[in-house]
Amino acid sequence: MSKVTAVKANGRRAKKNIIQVAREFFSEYGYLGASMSDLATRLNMTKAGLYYHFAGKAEIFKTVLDEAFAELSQGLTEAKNAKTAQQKLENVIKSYLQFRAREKNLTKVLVLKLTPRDTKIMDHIVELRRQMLDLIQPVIDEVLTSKKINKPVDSRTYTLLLTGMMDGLLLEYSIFRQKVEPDEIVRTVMAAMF
Amino acid sequence: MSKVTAVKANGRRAKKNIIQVAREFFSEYGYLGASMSDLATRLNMTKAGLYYHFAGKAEIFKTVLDEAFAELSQGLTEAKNAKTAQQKLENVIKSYLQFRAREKNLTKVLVLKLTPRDTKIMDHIVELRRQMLDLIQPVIDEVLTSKKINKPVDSRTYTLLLTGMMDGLLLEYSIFRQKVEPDEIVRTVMAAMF
DNA sequence: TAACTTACTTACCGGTCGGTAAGCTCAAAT
DNA sequence: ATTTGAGCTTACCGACCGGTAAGTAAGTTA
Repeated sequence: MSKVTAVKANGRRAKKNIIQVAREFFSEYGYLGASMSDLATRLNMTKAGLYYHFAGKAEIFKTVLDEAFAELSQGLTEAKNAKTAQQKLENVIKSYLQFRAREKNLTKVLVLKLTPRDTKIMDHIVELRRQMLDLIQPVIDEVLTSKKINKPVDSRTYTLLLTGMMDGLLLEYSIFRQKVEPDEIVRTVMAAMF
Repeated sequence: MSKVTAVKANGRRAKKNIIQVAREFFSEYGYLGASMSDLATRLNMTKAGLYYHFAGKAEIFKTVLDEAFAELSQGLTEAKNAKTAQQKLENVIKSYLQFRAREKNLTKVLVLKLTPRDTKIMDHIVELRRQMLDLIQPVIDEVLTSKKINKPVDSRTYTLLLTGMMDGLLLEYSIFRQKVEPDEIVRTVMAAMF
């Protein structure tokens, strides 16, 4: 019987490849929904092979998470290069929406019961989320002062409202299987909130 | 060895009790996060005992879901008894917030990979959610026309924005472990959106 | 008192999970 | 030509999942 001899990958490439596929997989199914054996199958290897490259599921997930959030941070930072405050905000919203639409279920671990070991992951997500809000808030601030909008809501809460709104909207879209069009949502959100 | 002889419960009472405890349990951990044996333990009985009263996990969950949504519907309908359009909306928002704050993870099945059998549950949740939106939308409509707000956003989208905003806000609150105060959130949301 | 029903418990099933130990293969270094 | 070690695979482990068959104790009826 002929054996299927998989092409042996270079170490770094293999790791990179695992992270790339894992990212799509976790984004689609969430942390608990994505199993190690399914991930291995997607990579045309066995589960044990994954454990050669990574210490465990949590490590793979953390790597994916850090990579994804680094990209989001970069996107948000670049968005701030626009001229007007309003333009900055629109770019920020668009950047955030694109990120969330792509990495749908990456941070949805929070919803679930976790084993004590996995609560570390939750803490990590909370921290990343906090950093993200810190990046967005100044832009909100700038728009509110430049537009002289005087609402009885502080800018941190306003940031929470904005991100919450976008997350909620994306959830609704995914529930009702509607296609997400960032440009349209940006207009909608801006019209409703500013 | 002395055996612990549990007090035998009356049939209807037992069922009611199961649903009540299951509701808290599912709300806390979500559908997949709440296991049958854990539920049984909470009820001081064994897993098999549950299967005497219900055909399976999905049936218990569906019963819980229908009961919870029936209460929400009633709350939303009662909210519409207020005099002004604005008052109606505030009541609707408050009613929705209280429901979501209490039944945190009841509808969070959506996020997860489900076995083909369990997709029925998802469809059921989607349908209940649609009904809920249908209850809220007319109130939004009334406020928008009464306040003569002319935003380039149709009222269905506006409803999605509102519920999304509230869901997102509640998520943020739960992440950062802040206490939810409906009255305050109502003011915040109204100020931001209307 | 005997027969029957209700409301369970005990003990198991097959399946999936994350994780691991030990062995195999093949390319590069010696 | 031989050795070495990176990069896997095979075969397993214990824990937990939803679900079930069979037995049993207590209450109800005849």
